[in-house]
Amino acid sequence: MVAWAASSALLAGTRITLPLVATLSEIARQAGVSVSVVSRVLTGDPTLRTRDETRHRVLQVAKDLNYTANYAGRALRLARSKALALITPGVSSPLFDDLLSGATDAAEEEDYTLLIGRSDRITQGSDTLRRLAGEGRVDGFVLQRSDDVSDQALESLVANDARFVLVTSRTPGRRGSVILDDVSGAKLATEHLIGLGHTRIALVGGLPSSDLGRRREHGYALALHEAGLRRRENLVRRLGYSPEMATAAIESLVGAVPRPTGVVVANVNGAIGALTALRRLGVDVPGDMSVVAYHDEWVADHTWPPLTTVKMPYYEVGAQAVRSLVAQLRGSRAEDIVVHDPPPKLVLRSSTAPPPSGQSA
Amino acid sequence: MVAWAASSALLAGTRITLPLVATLSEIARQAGVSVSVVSRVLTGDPTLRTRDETRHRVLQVAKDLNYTANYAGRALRLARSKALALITPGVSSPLFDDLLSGATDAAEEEDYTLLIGRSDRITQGSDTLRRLAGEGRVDGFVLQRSDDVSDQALESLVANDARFVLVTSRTPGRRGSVILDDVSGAKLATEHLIGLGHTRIALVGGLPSSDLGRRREHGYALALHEAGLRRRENLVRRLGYSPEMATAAIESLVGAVPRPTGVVVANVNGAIGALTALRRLGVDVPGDMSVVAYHDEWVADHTWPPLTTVKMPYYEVGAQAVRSLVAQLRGSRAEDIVVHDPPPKLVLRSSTAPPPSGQSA
DNA sequence: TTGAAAGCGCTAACAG
DNA sequence: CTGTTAGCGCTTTCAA
Repeated sequence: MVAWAASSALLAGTRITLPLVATLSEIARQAGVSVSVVSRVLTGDPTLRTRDETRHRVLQVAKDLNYTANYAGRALRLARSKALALITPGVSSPLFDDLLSGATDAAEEEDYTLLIGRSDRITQGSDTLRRLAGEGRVDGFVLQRSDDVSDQALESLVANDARFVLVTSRTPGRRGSVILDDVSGAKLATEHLIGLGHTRIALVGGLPSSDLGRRREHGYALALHEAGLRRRENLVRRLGYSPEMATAAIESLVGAVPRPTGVVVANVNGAIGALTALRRLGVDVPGDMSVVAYHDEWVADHTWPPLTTVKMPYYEVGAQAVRSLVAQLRGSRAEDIVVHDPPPKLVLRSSTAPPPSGQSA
Repeated sequence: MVAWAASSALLAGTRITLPLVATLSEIARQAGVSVSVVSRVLTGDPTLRTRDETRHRVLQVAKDLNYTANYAGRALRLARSKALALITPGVSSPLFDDLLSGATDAAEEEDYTLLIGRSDRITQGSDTLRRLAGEGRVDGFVLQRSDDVSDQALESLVANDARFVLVTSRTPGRRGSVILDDVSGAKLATEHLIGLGHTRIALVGGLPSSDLGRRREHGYALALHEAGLRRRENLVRRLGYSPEMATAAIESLVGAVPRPTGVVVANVNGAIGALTALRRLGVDVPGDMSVVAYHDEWVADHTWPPLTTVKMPYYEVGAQAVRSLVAQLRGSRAEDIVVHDPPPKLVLRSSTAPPPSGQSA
């Protein structure tokens, strides 16, 4: 508080003032010691042998002046910023909120500052990433690719650069990622429908170019296989995760013969679009068709009908990602991590039910 | 690309490599000039008189080495980071997405880097803001208060500190804010219902402690007044903006006698909760009751029925806020700005209709 | 147990 | 037209 009081006289005409900041040398002066002692006391240098008396004096003065280390000075000296950036295609999803919380908490533990950037700005505006890093503003990146960037594009960006950890998606040629257990999650969603007696189960999936979409599709196929059900290619759509894409997928799916009685949508937002499309087409949910979504978020409680979902551990993905990144920056070998804990969890609401009578296997 | 090639030999055992960065003096060496010339060429110093030939040589070398200025050095020298932080209660809303886009674009224009922070982390975790600024990581803040922090708490945090601009909300004792034209927006929403013939119109508002809630309520009252309609206190609820609060508000509103035929909800998320509550109570929307929401977002297309909303210029608020902040940092007097352009816009969907027959005025 | 000093990369005042 | 130099705040080696 004290250090933030200000010299408002300098800014006549403005009631608004600017802050004062304490420096090491100011502390040194007031404590009657040298800057190097102050530095070592404040950074807790274990090799420092000092009288308790001086140590306390330094700490006291620092506290009185409300000292915070200037990061430009420190970063310049140490050649690292102690900041990380989380780059994401879209910030505006509750899913991202979880990821962000995990990343923020882990960053705090590791004593890093976390910035957030958006990948739409980044792939467009050429080299924002390189600028951020080149400027030394951040030491590394947690990168959530958007679904429409190709593996090649991603790899050329990320290369074999230790400062990147990929999140939710990975790319064949490169280590350093943390992802969800997509196959278990999608399998759980599919098994839920199977358990209700459905046999003709459709999949509204992501783009086939994405590893993430492929894993979810694999979970779906696995569940069908283990239940001894036939996987029909004409019940699978791979258009992407947006509500609009799901709408299109549903429209074509409703015309399939025989019509599916249940559909797993590989993303909540898509499922919301699916619900809208089905309502418009006069298909009752869950009477005529059951819908289960991969991912959970609060709107699922407010759709009509409320959406049954599979909740995935996004928080942990965020946390693991920054821990993994920090480890990489320290020189550890890059890892590819799948988050299994907590496991996918079915959140039962009202969009799923047994198939219409006479339609079960 | 070249400068990012790396000395992978240093990291035996790891395929992943670290980058190399060019410095001014390296450029100077290769171009055969002094660092100061390089610096002045690259920063575009207008007072610099130099031969075109040397200028081009410098630029060429800089390009070859893929030079980006190290911000630690620059920040240390200039005593400012050229970074701004946008602090928000919740990142996971499409509304915030717009605000963020505006802020990002404006920051880019002003040549600032924009960080995002979350205010829940901040009010809890004591002095994250002060740390960010004290460390010199950012020069200023765009601060979106959460609805539950009091004016006093806010003022004590922000004091008369030129490095803050408040956004969407303001506080009596302090200049430096940019807000929406809440009264026009809420008025427009209310007028829409009036135009349809409604006379008993309820308001599901925000907390009465917030200036923002009061402005929206004022717009509502104004519309009623201008239409010569009585404003009934028993049709106003002030619980907050979450779906849960709106649900509670709706439940008590449905019991009011005479029951309102229309309701304006001062926030989309609340309106989504309201729709759910009305459905559960067996009140048909819009047959028995019309619902119009303040703010627009994509889910409004996917609720049942699709939600009529008033779209507000959030992008511009974000953009104005950073421009205003940058001006303040340059020493301009703090301003209080209301964004009038573009004006609030009614987005007609299906949650509003004339009141049930015989219920009109 | 403490201090002096160098240097991280940059800008800007001043000197040639 | 271009170079020299000081110094921003910090950490760290070396010397005392």
